Amino acid sequence: MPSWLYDDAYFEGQRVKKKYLEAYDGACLEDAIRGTPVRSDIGECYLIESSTDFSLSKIDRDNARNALMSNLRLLRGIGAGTEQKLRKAGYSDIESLLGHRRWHDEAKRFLSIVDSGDACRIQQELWHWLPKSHPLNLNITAFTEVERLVALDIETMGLFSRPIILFGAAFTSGDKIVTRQYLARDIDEEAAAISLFTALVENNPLVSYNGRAFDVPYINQRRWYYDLGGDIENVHFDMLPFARRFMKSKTPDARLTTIEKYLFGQERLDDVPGALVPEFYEEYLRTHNPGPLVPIVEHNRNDLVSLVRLFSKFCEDCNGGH
DNA sequence: GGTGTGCGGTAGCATCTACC
DNA sequence: GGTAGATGCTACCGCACACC
Repeated sequence: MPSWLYDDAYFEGQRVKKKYLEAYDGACLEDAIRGTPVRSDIGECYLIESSTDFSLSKIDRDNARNALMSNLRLLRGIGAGTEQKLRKAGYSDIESLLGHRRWHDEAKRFLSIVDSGDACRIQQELWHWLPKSHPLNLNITAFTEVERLVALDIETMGLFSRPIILFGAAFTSGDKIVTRQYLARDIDEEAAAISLFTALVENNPLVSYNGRAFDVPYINQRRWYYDLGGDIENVHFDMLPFARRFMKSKTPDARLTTIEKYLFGQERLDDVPGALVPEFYEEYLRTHNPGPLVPIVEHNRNDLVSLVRLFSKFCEDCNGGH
């Protein structure tokens, strides 16, 4: 038993594993998980697709621009005290500072960045002056094509330099969340899965949960391992800092399943604790019983859908002026 | 021009927590 | 279990401004 896992989570995991091993005894993978083999130029893996009804909330671009412009502290040299003085003197937004002797240049520079519409540049600028958890950061989504936004989540054999066994991506299409999961049915299929997954997310804005610190660097590291070329460096909205800030006054526990339960009232049945994913997968490799893969795929799909819903919820709050 | 004050920026540190 | 990043705190530096 892993020492960093609570007893009850471990024993619940064992119960789930046993249940699925029994349920799928003698079954083949195709019976347990509906999907299709897909090929890239370096091999094959298994693709699982599904969809859920959902309508995504978006932030209006004019509203987003106004929200950014109304925060004088986004200019270098303006802190709480200066902001207060400027407001008293009648400077209500950054555009009005174009007429200010001292702040004209900084205001002009900031305006040119926002009006370039380049989400990457705007994000870098905001990260310089605001904590990454600041809700104002979400306004940058208005400068991206929300239809191209991809939520991502991976399942791995450990926390560092171990194979990735499942790559999950979710995007919206009309009034649906579409999930696409690339499963490595064997470690040998990891490279093909990476290649197909990165082709899907390439150049799209990303949404993740702790993905800036975990998923993306991990994928990049595996890409280098297989000599598959450069890093994924897309515009990236990591929901973890926003969730931490949101949950701060309620509980220090900011795991995705906790916030999902809090916001959407959903309790997951037969979920795999993340720390047991490697054990479940090894059980599948050892026995060829696809049962343990079923809750892994389901856990990943739930995470993806939750991520999109969480993103949408926070955008909705932004529109409401929070 | 010299000096003092206030404010903003930054660096360093400890602690915590998410991911599998 | 390793790693990266956020947060909160403190201390210090540098700049702008007001005053003499």
